[in-house]
Amino acid sequence: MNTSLTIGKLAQSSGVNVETIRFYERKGILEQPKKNGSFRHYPAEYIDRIRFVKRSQELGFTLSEVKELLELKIRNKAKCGDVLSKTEEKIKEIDTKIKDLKKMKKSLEGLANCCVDLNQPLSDCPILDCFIEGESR
Amino acid sequence: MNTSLTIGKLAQSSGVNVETIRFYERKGILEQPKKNGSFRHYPAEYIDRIRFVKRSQELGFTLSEVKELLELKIRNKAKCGDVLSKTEEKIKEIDTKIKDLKKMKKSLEGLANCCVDLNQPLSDCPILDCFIEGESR
DNA sequence: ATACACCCCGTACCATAGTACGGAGTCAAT
DNA sequence: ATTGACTCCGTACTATGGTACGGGGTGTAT
Repeated sequence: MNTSLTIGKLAQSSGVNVETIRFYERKGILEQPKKNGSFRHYPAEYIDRIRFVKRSQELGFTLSEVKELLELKIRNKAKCGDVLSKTEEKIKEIDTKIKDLKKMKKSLEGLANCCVDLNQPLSDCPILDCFIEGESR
Repeated sequence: MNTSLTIGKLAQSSGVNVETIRFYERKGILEQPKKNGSFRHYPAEYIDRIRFVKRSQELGFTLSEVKELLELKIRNKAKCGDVLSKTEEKIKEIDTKIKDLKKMKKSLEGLANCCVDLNQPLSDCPILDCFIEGESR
């Protein structure tokens, strides 16, 4: 008897919900496995596939991007460089996000520095003036 | 006749869809303006408000966070210090986001560095191996 | 006064990423 | 042979952030 997992065991082993696995199957992210009668039976490598999905998500890939990566991985038609360029694309996106957040942080810090008197009523709050100036840039 | 905008003009001026403005109103992100009969009439400063929303979103703030920020700005019941602490809270959140993104970036760069030969067939692609190593952490 | 553009509202729909539910079928042990 | 746990499936629901639609009202210009 070769090791194969029911959906429940697979879910448990890979740390996701049963429904999530069915969801991934519907989305084409996991291909449907052989069935014994009406029950799905997964080879053990599906555990790594699901972890791959989760890990990729942690790295900022969307499910459809993960799907692409898995397709590259499973179907052997792509070159390594294809994976690399996808990865570099993501790095660029992250850089942009970091840059934007730093800009926002600076704005907010500028705002915070406007404050000279904590107990000032808000109607006289200089922070708000800074905010409005910041807006119409 | 004071300058006031219909929803269509406001949408056009601020670069969003009319439906988006109505959506923001439903969500409490924009307060409903005075109506002339049954038509909304917006003072010009709503243009800046919407731009503020859009800018904040670009920087990774959710709409409910944006709502908080706008509430600081618009509602006059808080003290200046309250505004300051909200602002500092946001700065901390931004720092966390930046930290997480940097972590993500590092992982991806580690991944990218696995690649030694762009034309390697994918069966030998070390990036994907790195993915999998990352998985079983 | 009639056309045409714009506005009203509620509701439905889109994508993303799942989670929950309910009725039916199945499997394994007692 | 019956219970209990597990699985099946489709569908509905969550949250986020909108977009689209349709039937009706309004406002202005000719």
